[in-house]
Amino acid sequence: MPVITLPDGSQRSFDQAVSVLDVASSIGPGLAKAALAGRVDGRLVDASHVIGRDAELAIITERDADGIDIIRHSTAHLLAQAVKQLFPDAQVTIGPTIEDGFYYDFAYQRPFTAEDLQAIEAKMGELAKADHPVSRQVMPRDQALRLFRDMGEAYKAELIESIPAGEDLSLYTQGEFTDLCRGPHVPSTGRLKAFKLMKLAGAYWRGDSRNEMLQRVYGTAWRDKKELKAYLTRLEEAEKRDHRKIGKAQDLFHTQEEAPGMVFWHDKGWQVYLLIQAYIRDKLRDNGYQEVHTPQVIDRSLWEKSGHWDKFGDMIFTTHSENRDFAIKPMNCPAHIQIYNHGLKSYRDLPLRLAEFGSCHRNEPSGTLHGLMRVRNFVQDDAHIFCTEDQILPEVSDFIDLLFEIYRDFGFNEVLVKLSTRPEQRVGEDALWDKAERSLQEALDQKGLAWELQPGEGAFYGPKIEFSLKDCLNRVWQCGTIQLDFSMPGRLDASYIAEDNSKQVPVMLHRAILGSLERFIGILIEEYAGAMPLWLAPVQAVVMNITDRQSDYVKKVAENLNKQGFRVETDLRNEKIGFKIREHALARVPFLLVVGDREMENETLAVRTRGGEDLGSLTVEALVQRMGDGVARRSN
RNA sequence: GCCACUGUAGCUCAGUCGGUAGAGCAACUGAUUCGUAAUCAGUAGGUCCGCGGUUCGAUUCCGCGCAGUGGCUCCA
Repeated sequence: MPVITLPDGSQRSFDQAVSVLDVASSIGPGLAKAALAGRVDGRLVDASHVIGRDAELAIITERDADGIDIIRHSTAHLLAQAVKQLFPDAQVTIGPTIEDGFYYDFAYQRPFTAEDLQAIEAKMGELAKADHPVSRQVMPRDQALRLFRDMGEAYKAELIESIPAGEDLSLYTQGEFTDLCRGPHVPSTGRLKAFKLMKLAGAYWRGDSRNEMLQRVYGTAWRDKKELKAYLTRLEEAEKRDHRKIGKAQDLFHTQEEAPGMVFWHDKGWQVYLLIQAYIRDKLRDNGYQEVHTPQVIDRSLWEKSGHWDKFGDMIFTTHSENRDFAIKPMNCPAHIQIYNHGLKSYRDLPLRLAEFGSCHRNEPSGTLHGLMRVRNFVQDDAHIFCTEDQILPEVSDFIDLLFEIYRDFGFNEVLVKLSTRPEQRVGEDALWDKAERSLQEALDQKGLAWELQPGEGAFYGPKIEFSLKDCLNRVWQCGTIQLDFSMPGRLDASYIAEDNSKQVPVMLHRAILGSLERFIGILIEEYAGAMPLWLAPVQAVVMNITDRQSDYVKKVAENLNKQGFRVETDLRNEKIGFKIREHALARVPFLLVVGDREMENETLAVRTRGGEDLGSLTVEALVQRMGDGVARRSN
């Protein structure tokens, strides 16, 4: 006779086994109507799930985070049902939920078209309206395997084959459509009220590029139409932040066909680039790094020795001269080892930190290029730390502190941290990997950081930590990283004389904080929607006149501000002040300084921010104070 | 690299069921000197991504290429 404990601690006892829905009904008809599923002793189950023993139960409605997830998952099934009705030859594969939605992969003889997508969405609407009950059925693996084989669902059969024999599987059926699924699902398709198919894409079966390509349909699903609409509006807003759009609108940079994946930086964009570089340069100096500069074109023999030529030859741009092959450098590390190797090193020289803003080229696959985020020519705030094994932990720890200090200065607080550990194929003793992985983990834990473990995702030469930021569409881009390398120093003959006079190979730490400056600037633009913080704004203020009478005064003020280290322009065009204000506000210039007869007389400026805030009349001194403060505090 | 889509004026886009193209903004010229998000009028501006093919005729249809976009794979 089950006693059911609800989340508020209250208990209800029943004479016999009850379903989640029964419990909900006993609480109230409203809840019964709203119930999508249940969580029994922490496990998600269908609303129809029957509880025979004492248990803790939470009724899941669409208000719960799990509820919306179930809605999305069930919508993926609805999509599959619609596709099977419209295209009976299509085979179903997998259809998980993702952030804000879901997708489903199908195998079909031809790609789906935009028209197909419309038809599928319309069919989904019909099926939802028909309110088909969704029922769960459990059967032994082998029986399920036969069932899907008989249905001609080869992919599902393959999935089932990888499940150990003897296990029971659950199947969900709505109308004539049955799919293998762990569940839970909504009780009936009528519960799916707000969804939209978003896009079509190719996706490899089982995520392996050696496999055939499936048709992936992406969709979004919400509790109701209002939420769906809000989501679509959010997407539109996000697209306005696209760094490619803003880069064009604000005349920051451009790309063109003749140099795919490479950036033509215009004056304003380059200003931002140089400001960031100068900032990092100061930080590196303050933190014990030496800045070096190495050649961009280096003979292939060095890359063969380092191992890059064999492993990453496809990605290396090459050039040829006088019977020699050269690589346009894809990375700085081998060159830094050359500097390290110059002169005998003692343990007293370690840690040795060599930094370089080196221009690197990598021939990235064409399909992966993306604005500033993924390019073929980039500059990292790159550095290599040569140290002893014992110095790994303090170096990693200091690096993490520096990284977060810098991210804070740029206004980034949400940083995703991932630790990648030893892959199957690797170099170095396991004892060394143990020590290295422990050092990285310890450093992260010391900071109290939340981090995600990626087992087996480390590089062959060492484990690494990755620090990622998100763009306007929540896509994740790796920016900072610190990677331990037990391989390259040895391959390139780096050594030091230890305390006991023995010759040792140093450990090398590859590390970058911003990562590629190109990518980082792309993220910055999207984060601020083009309104760069004052200290990074390429133009910090525009002084504009109302009539020609004030021209000379405007020029004088601008010159004065420029002399005091601010980036200030004038706008003396014969245009109405509203027109000028609009233009510079849209260009996201932090301060708009208007000069009319009044200001000229009082030797002041009418100050207004790009956000439309009126700061009244300020003297030049007061404005300098204000702007200086903003720059120093890295605010506006 | 793989799948799909897209490529028209400086920008954003419309258009041609095959007869070599249009709007708004920007630019230029003129008028206006106007106090906080678009002053008015006029002018000029295009190898319709490239190369082939079909056709009397291709920006439009077909093929190949290049680039971009969204995914997938990859990202030392």
